[in-house]
Amino acid sequence: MTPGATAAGPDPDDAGRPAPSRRPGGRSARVRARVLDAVRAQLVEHGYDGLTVDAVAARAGVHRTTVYRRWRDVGGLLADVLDAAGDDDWRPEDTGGLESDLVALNREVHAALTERPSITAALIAASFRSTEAADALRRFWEDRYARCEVVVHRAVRRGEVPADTDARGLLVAATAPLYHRLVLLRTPPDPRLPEDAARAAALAAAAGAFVGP
Amino acid sequence: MTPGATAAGPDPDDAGRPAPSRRPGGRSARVRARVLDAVRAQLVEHGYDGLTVDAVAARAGVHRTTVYRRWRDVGGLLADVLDAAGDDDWRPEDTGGLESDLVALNREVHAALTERPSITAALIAASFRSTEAADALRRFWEDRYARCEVVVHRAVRRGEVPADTDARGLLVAATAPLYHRLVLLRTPPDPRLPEDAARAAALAAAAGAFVGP
DNA sequence: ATGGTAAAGCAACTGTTGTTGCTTTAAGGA
DNA sequence: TCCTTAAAGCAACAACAGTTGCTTTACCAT
Repeated sequence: MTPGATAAGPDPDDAGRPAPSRRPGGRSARVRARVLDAVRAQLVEHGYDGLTVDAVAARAGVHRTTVYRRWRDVGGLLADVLDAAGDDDWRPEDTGGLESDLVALNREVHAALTERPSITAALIAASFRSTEAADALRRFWEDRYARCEVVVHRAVRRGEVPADTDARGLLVAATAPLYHRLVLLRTPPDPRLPEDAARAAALAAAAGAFVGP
Repeated sequence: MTPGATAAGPDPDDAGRPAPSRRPGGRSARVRARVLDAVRAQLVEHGYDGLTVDAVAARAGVHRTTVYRRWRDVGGLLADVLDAAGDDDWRPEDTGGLESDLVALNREVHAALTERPSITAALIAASFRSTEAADALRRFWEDRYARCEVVVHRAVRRGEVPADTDARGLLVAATAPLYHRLVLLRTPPDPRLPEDAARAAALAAAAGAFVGP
């Protein structure tokens, strides 16, 4: 549910992540893999401020101009990392109940946003500097929220919420407080935040808060 | 409820905003007023990307070094703007009901986040580049949410929600979806978003979602 | 094997951002 | 009115981000 998680899905153009010796694909694919690795590593070690094109190029053992030409700037690099992160087989956990499903979801989000340093937080920050990164992040989240809608469909099937519940609205209501507090408000992390937000959203949904007017 | 609103409160050190001819205070106060004016104007006209120290200095008719020395960087400038914006007498509207109070609140937030260009959005973006701006924004929001708690107290008094309702939790739940959708997810603005989010939060609160475990 | 082509490497240049030592200005108190 | 002092102005500099024209490399298909 978060772009920080290391993707491992197959990508014909890309090359997995840490292959012992030989990577498939031509020189371009090798360079791309090395550069994206460097971006992630640099981000983890020095945060967003330490993420310059020069640093990434040096770390990847690649020339500056190569990076400038293929990715244009830091935002382009992060957009590529983001797109690569979306190529996985992530699915929301099925715990058997709406509230607990949402709690599981929120725990993932909470963990991704509170780890130090947080790749997720760095990518969000980057989305404010680069429209490319912003677009990539929007695509990523669109995809993730779409995958999460099954959680609501299951709840409908179980009769926990009305049949015409707006899945997206419910999911956003459940997760938004985490992002708001941790990313925007920057309040100290509260370990029971995931549970609280999930419970409130589940209660509101059961009360019919997410059906049309 | 948003830093974009032009502050008009008194500040002994500062000088209001648009005084016809003569401003009180010495040269420093005059320079500060001119520079902060320039920041706001530049932000409105050219967005965050056009907000460079040089542009602000030129616009304010002040030397680059003066700005660098007093504010250090763009983040410092915005932090000062933010602090000045907090010095007003804003209070949440009293509409007579919890849900409608929250709707009124959300309409303000929605308007501030969707206007083009949005000073609020620019300040949020800036908070990711500068810890100074981030701190100022946190202070600003802490203050605003504190002022909003009266909305919940009134609802408690009316018996709309349980007495031990967590005011902050409810307020965050009501407003977070707006910030999440408009700032982070960047979904196209939906005019009924304020109502929907307010309704969901009010329903959840009435169902006791924001009382301790 | 070998030649065409796309991508990587290289070096030199431009423009912006931020810094520093010093000079000048003006507000405010004696 | 003059003198002190803090802050603004100035110019020159350093560091760095990003660009461009050209050369070299290596993948791949013939």
